[in-house]
Amino acid sequence: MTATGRKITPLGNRRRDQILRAAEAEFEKYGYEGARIQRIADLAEVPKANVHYYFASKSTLYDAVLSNVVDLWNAALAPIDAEADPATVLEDYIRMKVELTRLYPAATRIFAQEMLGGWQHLSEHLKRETRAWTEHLATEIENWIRQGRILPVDPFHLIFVIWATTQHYAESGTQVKSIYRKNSLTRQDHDRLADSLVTMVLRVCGLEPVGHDQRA
Amino acid sequence: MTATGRKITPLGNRRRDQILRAAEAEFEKYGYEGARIQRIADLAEVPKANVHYYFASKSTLYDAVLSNVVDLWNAALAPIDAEADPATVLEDYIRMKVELTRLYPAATRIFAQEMLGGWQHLSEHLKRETRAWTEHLATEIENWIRQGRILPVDPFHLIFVIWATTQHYAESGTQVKSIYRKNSLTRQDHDRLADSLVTMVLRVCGLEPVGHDQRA
DNA sequence: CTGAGTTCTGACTATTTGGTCAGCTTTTTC
DNA sequence: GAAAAAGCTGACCAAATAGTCAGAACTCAG
Repeated sequence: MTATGRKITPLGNRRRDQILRAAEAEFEKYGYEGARIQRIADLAEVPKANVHYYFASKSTLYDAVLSNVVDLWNAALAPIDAEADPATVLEDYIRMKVELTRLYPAATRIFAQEMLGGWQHLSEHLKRETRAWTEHLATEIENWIRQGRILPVDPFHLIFVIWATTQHYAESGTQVKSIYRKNSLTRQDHDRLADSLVTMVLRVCGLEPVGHDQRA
Repeated sequence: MTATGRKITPLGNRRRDQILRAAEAEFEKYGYEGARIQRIADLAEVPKANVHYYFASKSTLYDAVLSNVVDLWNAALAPIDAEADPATVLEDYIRMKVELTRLYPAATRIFAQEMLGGWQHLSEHLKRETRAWTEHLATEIENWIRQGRILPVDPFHLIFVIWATTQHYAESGTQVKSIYRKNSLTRQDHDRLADSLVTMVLRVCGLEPVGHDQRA
């Protein structure tokens, strides 16, 4: 163990971020077990010992990266208005998630890996936070069903469909690009993909898109 | 390197399978990088050197495990009848995949991990095979759309929805069980879950279930 | 300028891990 | 039943890796 119990200076903070960004890229590419401190150091262009100066251990570093990710998620996706139209809520939700995915593809991918791995490396605290947020949305969906505002669906299945479709769009960047025969996706491409996802999810609920054309 | 270039006896084959099964469990739980030959040996109740007697290296062993998985998939999901009703094809497809997931949860999970990891450890041969099979189904879906037999959907998105929903049902066994408040799922529970998935996918295509009740 | 605090790092260690191998035992074959 | 082949394994080894640490180098308030 090193680190902690020291004063933080602007310089120190900058280095910390620099290492954190490199770690994010490394963990994205190789997962927790596959990640190598040495590679993180190389990517951040610092000696390996410097990584350990800021982060006591590999797991501390991973924790820091995952915290960032979960914070992003929670901040952007938290509020659900109980009175609002289901179609609008779902559409906003999906578009926000697609936007996050576009902005933070690495973070998104780490999250997905962690989810598939059964949250093996996520701290209890963050695990609880994530679960609470899922159950809140599930309750909301159940209310909609009870009120006959959407067709009956298993709420957890629906949430997973939403999550999976947006996720897929992040994961298979290569595949998606090859379909559209492009090397990078424009803002317009992203919108078109989001349209497709929204349409699919709404159809599952027996809803029509609100005020947009329903390309799929 | 060891192994290869030796005659296979029934005893040898049994031991091989025994190790392969242990490896499957280990790779499921820890992923490729996290898996430990020693733990595989312990689980199979053989000395570590015995593992290397049958499989030259860790990657050889992983290849063997993944081969099994992909073979299962391809064998069960291969044939698509071009003339058949889309709803029937999709429903059969989903139910078969759910059944495979029920029978081989570990295999399924490894496959998912590998997919999310970008097929980093899959041999070129298996990668090609998987891709070919996906594109075949996509072409079929595109034909249905052109003929107006289903609503327009991005074929790859639809395939991923199918894959994701069935997958989710495999992944989150614990969560699903907690919803239904049971410790193990009966055959009937599985059928009900399959019903839910079929209904969701068919709704995406603007189809109704054929000859079943459409619970969701 | 100075000195106290912070940042940095080369060189090191302890441990883990995949893999090897010589020689033993068991099974098969003729 | 004996020679050949296959199966088996304890004891190794080389490489890789996370983590340590003593002390040099830098920063900046006073």
